[in-house]
Amino acid sequence: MRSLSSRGVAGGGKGAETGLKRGPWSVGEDELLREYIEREGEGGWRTLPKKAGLLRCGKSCRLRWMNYLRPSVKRGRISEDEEDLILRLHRLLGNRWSLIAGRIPGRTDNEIKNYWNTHLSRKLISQGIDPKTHQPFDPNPSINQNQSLINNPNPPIIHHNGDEDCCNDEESLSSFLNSLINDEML
DNA sequence: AAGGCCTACAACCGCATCCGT
DNA sequence: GACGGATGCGGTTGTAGGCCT
Repeated sequence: MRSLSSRGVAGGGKGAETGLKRGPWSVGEDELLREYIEREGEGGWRTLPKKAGLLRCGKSCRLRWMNYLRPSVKRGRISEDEEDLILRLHRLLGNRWSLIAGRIPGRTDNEIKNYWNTHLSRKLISQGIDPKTHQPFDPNPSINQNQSLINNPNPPIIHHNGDEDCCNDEESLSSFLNSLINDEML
């Protein structure tokens, strides 16, 4: 974002109906949230705003912390290495942004999702590659679909909570993804 | 210089999933 | 097992600022 407060929609929608503030966060709100979490720790998002003295919903507080205020969040441009990693992980995992983010230190799911939508998907399209399948565009969609299956006949199915058919525990999934990162799968 | 268009990204929303009772 | 609240995820929106004509 060009500035910290680009989304000038404060006041509208459900937030206004419930007396909660919406839209961009002020410096003061950031400080309140940061101080509270440093003191009390993460979690309890539902009750956090009230305890911290914020007129925000818990979801909004969590998002702000996760994507912006957390000390581990890396700011700045995504490097070529990171971009390459995102491409490889996306080819395998699809739009599992949180899983992809989990393999890229300092980057958030929201950041990666945004980067994908604004940079990488367009880049792939310009190269004649379908960003959904990572296969070259084909005038005949059914053939394209089949080709996708031929290239990866048994794609890992990862459920919402991160479980996977071929990796039924967290450790297996982790080593699986590590092998991907290390190019062993490709 | 002005106005329209485009890009980037923070933030919101709805739904899925988790977890305690 | 059913239920309800809390949390997490992914899709989408809205706007500031840059670019183009």
